[in-house]
Amino acid sequence: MSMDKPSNTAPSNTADDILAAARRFIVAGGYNGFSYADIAEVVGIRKASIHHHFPSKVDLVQTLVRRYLEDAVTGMTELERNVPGPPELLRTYTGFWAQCIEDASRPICVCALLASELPALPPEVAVEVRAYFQFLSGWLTRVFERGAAQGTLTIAAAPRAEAEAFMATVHGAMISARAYGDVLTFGMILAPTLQKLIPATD
Amino acid sequence: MSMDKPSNTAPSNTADDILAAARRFIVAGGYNGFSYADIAEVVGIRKASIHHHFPSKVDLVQTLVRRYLEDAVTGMTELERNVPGPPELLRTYTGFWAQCIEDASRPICVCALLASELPALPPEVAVEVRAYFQFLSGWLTRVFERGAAQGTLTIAAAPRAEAEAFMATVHGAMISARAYGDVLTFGMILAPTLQKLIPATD
DNA sequence: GTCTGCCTACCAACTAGTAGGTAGATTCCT
DNA sequence: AGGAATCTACCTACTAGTTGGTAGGCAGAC
Repeated sequence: MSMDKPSNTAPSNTADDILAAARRFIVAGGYNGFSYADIAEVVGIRKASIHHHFPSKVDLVQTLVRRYLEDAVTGMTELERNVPGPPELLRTYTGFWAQCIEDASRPICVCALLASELPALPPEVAVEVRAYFQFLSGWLTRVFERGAAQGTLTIAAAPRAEAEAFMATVHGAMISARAYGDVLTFGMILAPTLQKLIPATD
Repeated sequence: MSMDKPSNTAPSNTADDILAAARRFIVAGGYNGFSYADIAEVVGIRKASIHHHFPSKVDLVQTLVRRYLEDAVTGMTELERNVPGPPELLRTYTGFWAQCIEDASRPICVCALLASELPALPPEVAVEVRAYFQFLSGWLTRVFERGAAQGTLTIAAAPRAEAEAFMATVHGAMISARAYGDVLTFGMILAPTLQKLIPATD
């Protein structure tokens, strides 16, 4: 098989393979839940070679979270271009995670997990996690502001508070789905939450 | 100062000291975020002596979570005896956690944190975490059922779904408070959530 | 000919856990 | 009551394996 061009979805770049493996491990057990040896084994490389790409574990996780945020920024921007209505934005966002949880590809948000063990994280990683929360909260706040102004979302409190509550529910639902080991729990939790926010249209 | 009798709140029992230290460490960084050496240092005991009380780390965390659940069961039972109204029960429950987060004594629920890293936990611990979620979800479901029947809680979906959503919001709010490093975030999130559930009385 | 990407071979520190001993309190037997 | 056996709670000293990280070499590409 030719290697002329790498697949446009799964990169054959080793650094990206390391990042992908690290993400899977972090999603499973957090910052202290994996080692360079674990990554080396799944990537098919020697432990020392990881240090060539990421000098330290802090470097690795820092760039991982930074890229995670970048992907979220571009993803949300693109989402807003394709799906402009606030109710549809919220539905698409939660639907994305429902899908991730159901097919077990990304059963929880990397930053939600890292935030839960934030005091034990290296400060360089902690600051990136905080940046993710600030971005997501800001994005959701703008969605709620727009929805409230248009009357397409029914909110009782300030957009900022509603956005924070919504984000908290999504993150908590990921944890509950994990605790119960039931992929449908996430959808069960988000359904009434969305229903309260979106005025009846049927 | 006399040491004639130990304080009736803080037991001088070594096993309990170990459990208390372990809880603080787990709350900070999860199951893999601490070692026997860490506990030994803060308890003022040698590392090997911990094995006398808890043969393995699994034993330690297992009894820790089991006792955590027991305390929750008795706490909720007592709460229901003193505070019978569903709205007040929810307010007291969230108020308890708001207090814990503000005084930094228990900045997050042990089981919410452990659930987030559930796939990496020893199965003996995972089963205890699941039991906690099942109890809390069951208790909240009964509160919502009663509130709906009395008309003291305004719920749109099934009591079970509302209870799960409420629990998820509480757990997510703990994580957000941690991410922002702001103790008031928890209260900001729970205020609109409670407001939607509790009919206006003013 | 130097740069990239990977290797082998290390290292010191740390991990949970074990072996075996000791001082003091408790219990059991006569 | 007094001695023996046992139990509790801790200790020192150790183990095998793992942790993140380093030093230095080597093959191939630009």
